[in-house]
Amino acid sequence: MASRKKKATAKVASEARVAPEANDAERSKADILAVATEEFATNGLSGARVDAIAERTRTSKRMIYYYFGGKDGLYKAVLEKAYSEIRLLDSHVGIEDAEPVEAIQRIVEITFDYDENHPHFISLVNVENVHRGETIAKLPSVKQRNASVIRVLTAILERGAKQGVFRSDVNAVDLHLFISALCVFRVSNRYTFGTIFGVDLSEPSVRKRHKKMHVEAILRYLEPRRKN
Amino acid sequence: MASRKKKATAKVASEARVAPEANDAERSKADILAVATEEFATNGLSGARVDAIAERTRTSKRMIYYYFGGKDGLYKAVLEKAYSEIRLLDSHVGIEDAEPVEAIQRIVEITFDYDENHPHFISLVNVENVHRGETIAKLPSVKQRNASVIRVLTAILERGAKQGVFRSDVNAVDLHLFISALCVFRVSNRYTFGTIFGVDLSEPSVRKRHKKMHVEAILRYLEPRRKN
DNA sequence: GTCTATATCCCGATAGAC
DNA sequence: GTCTATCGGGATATAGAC
Repeated sequence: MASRKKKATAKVASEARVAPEANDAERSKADILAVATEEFATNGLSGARVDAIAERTRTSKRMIYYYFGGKDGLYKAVLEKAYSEIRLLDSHVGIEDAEPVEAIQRIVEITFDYDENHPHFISLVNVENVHRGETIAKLPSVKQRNASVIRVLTAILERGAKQGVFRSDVNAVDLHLFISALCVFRVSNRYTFGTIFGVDLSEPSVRKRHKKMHVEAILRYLEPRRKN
Repeated sequence: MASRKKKATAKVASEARVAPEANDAERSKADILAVATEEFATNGLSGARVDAIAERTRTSKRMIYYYFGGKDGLYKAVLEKAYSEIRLLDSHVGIEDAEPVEAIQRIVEITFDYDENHPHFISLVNVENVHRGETIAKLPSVKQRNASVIRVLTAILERGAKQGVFRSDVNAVDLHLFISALCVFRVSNRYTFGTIFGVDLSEPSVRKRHKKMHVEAILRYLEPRRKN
């Protein structure tokens, strides 16, 4: 542990041959952000410790203040990074051109898998909601990026309705809420729900069953009906 | 503010004629719990301040330590009380005797309304999940009580299947997860979802629309089908 | 059971050298 | 850009009288 710093520096120099000094700064920032994400997700905003983050980082505590200004700035950066990574979900280009039913199915499955594989992101969102979303309200970039999901869903819904495979009285935001609710709840409430009802929601068989349930529930809801 | 303590004591004596002293202790505890619930829900476990709770209480900070042992003990008591109050949801006796479809509809609507009207409870559950449900795991009473929901749902599902109005391959815990996910998400994620997508989920028209959507989605999912 | 005053510790932030 | 050492505020918890 004591000799780690020097080794790390040497490692960077050999791995990144171009502009090692500049990359080092970026890597330090990324390192801090990764550790901080976990710290905030597992301990909450007030529970997170700057010291604890610094200890598990290649750099020192002073650097956190140097790069991010302080604990609040770090939290803000963590939130922004976490939300920017979901944007990748929408970049599954081509999904809009698939058959509407298949497109929805794939979107649900992709969302399901993403949430399952990013429990820290889900916890962060929880933390942010406990604090009334005050930080995210100051991040205009987050709003802009996430609007793309709505555009994709709107296009699919319209095409499905035109083809007669979807009902026409569902709007994209409500549908997104529906999908998110199902996929997020299993992860965000896994501890309380799991403890109270004695289910391990991370078990593969349960996961598979719920994934199927969610897809089926959403597709059935979107089906057109003769009489409502 | 300075003269409040004496007035409160006099008030208790006149309101509760039987055993005023003993009731005072119970009322103090209840008072502390109510204030603490809000404090923990709006600031998180580490963010909650014992001083802030004491200030807004009829009693003093010393009493919190006297009655609950400390901050952790208080949090534990707050959680237990919050969960004990949901138990009342199941005591809607008679719901098991209603027609299966109507029974499910009523359960969804009751759950929806309860969650809407108890945002602090939802936030508390959020907080507890951020902390890996470690506190609720130490409260056996919570597990026992909440098992009753599963019994009620199981009975309704069985009767519905027998009558041919429900499919028979859905278990009660999964159904409860489904209902909870829809009802809880709107409340627990209202800030982030509302901010990002520009929707005010507390608006009556939105609330009404989602309530209808949830009921319809769940009933459609439970419908039997000729071919899946 | 209840209060005021205080001890003790921890944590976010900074100083200042290199 | 990076480190070590330290300050200063504030929060939990307790002391001790009534």
